[in-house]
Amino acid sequence: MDARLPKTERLKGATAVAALFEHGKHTQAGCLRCKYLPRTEEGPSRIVVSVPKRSFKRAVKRNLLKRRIRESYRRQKSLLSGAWDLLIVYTSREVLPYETVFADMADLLRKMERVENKCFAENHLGENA
RNA sequence: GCGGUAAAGCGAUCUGUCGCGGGGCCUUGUGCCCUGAGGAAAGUCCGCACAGGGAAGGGCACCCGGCUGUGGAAAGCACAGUAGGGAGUAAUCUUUAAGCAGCGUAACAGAAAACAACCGCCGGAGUUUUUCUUUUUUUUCUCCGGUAAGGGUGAAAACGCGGGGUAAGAGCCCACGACGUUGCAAGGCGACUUGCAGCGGGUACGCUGCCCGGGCCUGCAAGACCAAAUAUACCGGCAGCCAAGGGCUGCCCGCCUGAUGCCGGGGGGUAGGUUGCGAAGAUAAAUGACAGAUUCAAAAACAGAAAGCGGCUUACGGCUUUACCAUUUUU
RNA sequence: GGUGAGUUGUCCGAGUGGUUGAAGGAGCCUGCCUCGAAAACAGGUUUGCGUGCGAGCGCAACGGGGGUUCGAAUCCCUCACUCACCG
Repeated sequence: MDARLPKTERLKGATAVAALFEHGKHTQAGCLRCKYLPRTEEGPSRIVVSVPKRSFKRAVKRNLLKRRIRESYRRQKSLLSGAWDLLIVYTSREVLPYETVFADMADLLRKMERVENKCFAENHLGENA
């Protein structure tokens, strides 16, 4: 199992992030909210993590939560098939422990995988008919 | 033993598995090695260096600081000291600060707030009253003069207290004491302190000028370099050469220019990138997750580098060491 | 990251050392007018704590905390929050 998260799997650039905000589909699980788009070029899935300054004034808390989100994504990204651009936003106002974030990430990825497989199947049905 | 004051310091360490930023190595493996947050990285309150602007250097204006010495590139900086005020039983902490000249303010209250006579006190002149009359004394009022001892105020009332003195009074005189200032002597680099002698007598705050020291303005989103796409100043070539308009010229001819399209060159410059940038050094931004051990137990407090450095201020759990103060008990 | 400005009653806001707890406007309440209402006109209106049967009286508060001063919304220091600008 590949559980690494090198720099090539981070989404960068203001234009790319703006496009994700503009056109991305939306889903949610627990304390996490996600916007995603299928990746256009070749390559692995890419991720952006965001913790709002509105919720946490101190940079230490924001960094801690971003690390926890990245870690739980790194450990579970194999749940997701295909190549996507992901924007994950932390919505809770409290600093939740790692186990909670890990569980919510699992829910999020499974939910997303389920919805997208369904869409894929429907598209195929339409083509056949 | 308990409580306090000050100074200095720590801000976990180690092992295993997975993983992240930077650098190096070559056998280019998804490898190996090295390295990777703070005492405040914070607030941005001061200062510097560096960079740009001005052709550049200086002066004035303007701004900031103002007890003394030392350190320092400088600082609303540090250390050590001087003199007042405040807190504390004390150790100790905290706060303020130069000189000269001129000017202004002191609300309300109060007679008066800065060359102080409203009341009062005292003297003189007049008037009036008491008395049979005159003089003296006393009483009332007016005028002139003296006087800062007393007067509900107020933050502040013109050195304090005692004696002498006087018509009444007053540093007017004297003793003691406090304050300012000048000279001399002693101590100290100095601010200043102590002693002796002389002189002086209205407080607080502010503004202006003079004196000494510092300061151009803007800031790493400063600034330097490279540079797509699109539009395009300008230049060249080709096509177009029907022709509007313009110029030589008042008119005609003639000549020059010229709408537009294509190709090439080309400068500034946007996205973006490189640099500025470091023995941490990124560019949506790196230190984490899990398990275990250690100090009685709990790894907990405040908190995350975005250009660098010297300070200040603010936040902070748990401690360690040293010095000192107060108190209690025992010897 | 850097630079600058601000915070006063329910709201907008004036006030730059002294009868200011605070001008003015909006809002709200009462009266007048009307069959009823609006507009106009007149008057009132900060909050909290303490005390009093009550009218009232006392104290505190100009974002929080210190300092200077006889006296601070105003001057100085510090902390918090809000807004704007710089590619």
